[in-house]
Amino acid sequence: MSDAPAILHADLDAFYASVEQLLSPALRGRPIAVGGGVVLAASYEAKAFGVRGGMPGRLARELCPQLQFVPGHYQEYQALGDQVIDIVRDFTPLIERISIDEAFADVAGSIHLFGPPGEIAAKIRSRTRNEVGLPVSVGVARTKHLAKIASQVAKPDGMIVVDPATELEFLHPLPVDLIWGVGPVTMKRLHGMGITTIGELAATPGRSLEHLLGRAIGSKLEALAWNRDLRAVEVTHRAGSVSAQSAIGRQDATEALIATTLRHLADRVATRLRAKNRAGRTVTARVRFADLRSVTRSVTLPASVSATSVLAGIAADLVHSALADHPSERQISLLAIAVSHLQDEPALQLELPFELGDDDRRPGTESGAARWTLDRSVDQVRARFGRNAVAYASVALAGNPAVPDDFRELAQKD
DNA sequence: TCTGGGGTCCTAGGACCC
DNA sequence: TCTGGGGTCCTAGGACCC
Repeated sequence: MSDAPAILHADLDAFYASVEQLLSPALRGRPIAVGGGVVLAASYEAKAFGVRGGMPGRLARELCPQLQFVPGHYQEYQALGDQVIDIVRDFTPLIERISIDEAFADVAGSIHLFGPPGEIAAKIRSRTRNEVGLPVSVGVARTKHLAKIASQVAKPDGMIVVDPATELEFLHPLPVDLIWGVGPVTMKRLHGMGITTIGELAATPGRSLEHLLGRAIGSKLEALAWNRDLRAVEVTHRAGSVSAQSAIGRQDATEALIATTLRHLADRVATRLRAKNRAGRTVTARVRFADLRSVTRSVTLPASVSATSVLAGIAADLVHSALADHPSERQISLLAIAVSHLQDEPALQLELPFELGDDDRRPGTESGAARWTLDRSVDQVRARFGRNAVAYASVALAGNPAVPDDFRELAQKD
């Protein structure tokens, strides 16, 4: 037997802020923001004043003088997000987690056990409210894209089930920027063509969309506007790249600043690669100048890298190359390192962390294998005693980053 | 609104090969 | 010496997502 397609999209409302209000009843019903220098998340009460995630704290305070900033409880976010996913998992194993607070679930095969999709969605919502204490919005539809749009329309704390017989009646009156993949630039272009609703988008010939927006985006938007995108829920997902970046205000591009920052970034990226038993062949460095324009330089190597010092050295070469191409830029505001073209790299030497190779004892030489082994031993010490148990000397002195490391961890997609 | 951090996908030109 | 066409990889930039 084959059940009719039924995709569910669950999306926790103002997630970080809702967790803070859950943990501290005094914050409930009040405009709050997680973060300080920058707003990481805003409660609905704060959003009513125009406060948004990513907004500078100073601006948020201007918009909402009574806004209360709270420090984040990052471990709680991860644990509570996982709890909600586990509730969804009670209804189906076919789950695609998009981020810490959002997931698709294919519930077509669950209907004979748990009832129609609308009932499943209602149960997920009530259990999340009762067992976890958080509001979650849910959309249900025949396709992923429509389910996601439905959950956005249902927010806050609501649910929408889109009947397959009337899905275009639901979809077409909605604004185009609700479509996944339509951001500020594309929306402006569409508005320039007189297209403001998804229905108007659907009525536009695919040829003209492809002409204006490019082949891929044009044909994708046409498919989405007619709800013809039938991609399945993808349960397993492997990252294609690992990256880290650091905004540093506006500073002179000194050798010391570059070396220290890249060391820190390479340490973050390489540690995560090794933790996944992965390594990558392509290294990309990004430099953002004082005026926020940025350039990238990349190199694809014959062999993959996951050793911290090797990565830091390659990134330094790339950054210097980028700076050499822009000699008039004296100041930089951000550095980033990314590693892509990832391959599996089994941790063969994991059990022998302190048996460094002979070449390590010879003065002046440090082989890639020896560096890798050294990195692995640092990883192990950190696993037992915490991240800060081992730090590179120059990095340890670098001072407090604008964004807590715990928050960075959450931004990763694993 | 002058802007944090980790990702994905697409485009376009050039090098190189058959 | 001049020339067609297709495929793949690499690099740089940009839009977008959470």
